Amino acid sequence: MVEAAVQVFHQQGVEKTTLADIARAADVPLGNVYYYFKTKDQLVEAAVEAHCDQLTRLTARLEQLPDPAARLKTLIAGWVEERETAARFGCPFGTLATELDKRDDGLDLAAAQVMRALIDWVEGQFTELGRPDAHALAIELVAAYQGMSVLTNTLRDPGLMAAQGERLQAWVDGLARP
Amino acid sequence: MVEAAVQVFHQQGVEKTTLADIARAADVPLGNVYYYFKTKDQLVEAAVEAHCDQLTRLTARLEQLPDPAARLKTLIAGWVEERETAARFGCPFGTLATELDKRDDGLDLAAAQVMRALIDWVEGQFTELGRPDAHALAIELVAAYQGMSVLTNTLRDPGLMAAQGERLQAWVDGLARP
DNA sequence: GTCTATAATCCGATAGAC
DNA sequence: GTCTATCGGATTATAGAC
Repeated sequence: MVEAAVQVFHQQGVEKTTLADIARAADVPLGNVYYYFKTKDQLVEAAVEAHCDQLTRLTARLEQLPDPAARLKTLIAGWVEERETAARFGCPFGTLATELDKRDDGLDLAAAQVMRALIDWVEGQFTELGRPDAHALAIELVAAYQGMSVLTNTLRDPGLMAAQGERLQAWVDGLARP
Repeated sequence: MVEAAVQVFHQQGVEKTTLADIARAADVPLGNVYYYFKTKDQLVEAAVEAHCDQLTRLTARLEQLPDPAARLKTLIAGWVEERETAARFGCPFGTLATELDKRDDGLDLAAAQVMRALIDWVEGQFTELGRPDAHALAIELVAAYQGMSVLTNTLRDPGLMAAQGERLQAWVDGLARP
């Protein structure tokens, strides 16, 4: 059910999505939603936590690669793979975070934590590569991803993300072998 | 009234904003809104056009600078100046475009046009600088702005935009004097 | 726990007085 | 043109049968 919520929130946006939409997507009756989540806000919170868990699983998988540069390039490759979805609905987490920043609930703070977790992980990779400016590079990489997601989405052009992804991978290569 | 709509849409998001909100912000009674705009969609459309007009005025002002590199750096400086607003509500146009991409109205196409107009103008500056890769550079610059807007907003950190702005200005300098 | 029916509220849109 | 009052529909949330 949380999985359905994450997907529908991504496709329609939190504000536009009704609990009936989620109930239909999860194939359960409406009343059932309220048995597990007392309010819509709690469902949104669960969705944010789901994104957090997914990030944890993703980084754990990437950690198995021996080379930090390879990890970053695989991360970028994963973004590019989702370019069709990004062209239609934007970055699953970025668009959610953007929307939460315009809501009154305190969930924007939770979103900030997840975003920071991604940045921190990327920063760790750059640090392993011996870069003293690891933090700034991490901001640059994540911002580049969020930015190309916005443009890919607005212009409805998955090719844009493919091109920018290649550029970023070359950029990581250049930083790894100076 | 359109001005009030643009501001409230930016601060609260289109979906969350009620026509009563806009009426209050513009200090007119609710019924009055419907006299000038038959539907909420028409008001959103007017807001997009307002963003388009503002972009036209901005680029016209920048054109008065003799040097393309100076124009781009002034553009970036303008973004950085608005960093406090960006930290609170994100890029005024980027967040709107992101939201329109999740709506059924056809206004996402209008938003795409405005975004493309910005990219085209930036591309023109890089072309004047003699860069054969002007288009890719324009995408890179606008994406960087949108990305740092998302991060500045999500992390509520205007300093992030200031730091990235400086980086982008140095980047433009480097491209102008190779 | 699962599901239906419905209450309570909010919002887009309209009617019509001035 | 300006403003008030209100309708109709949608949506969050609840009550209560099974």
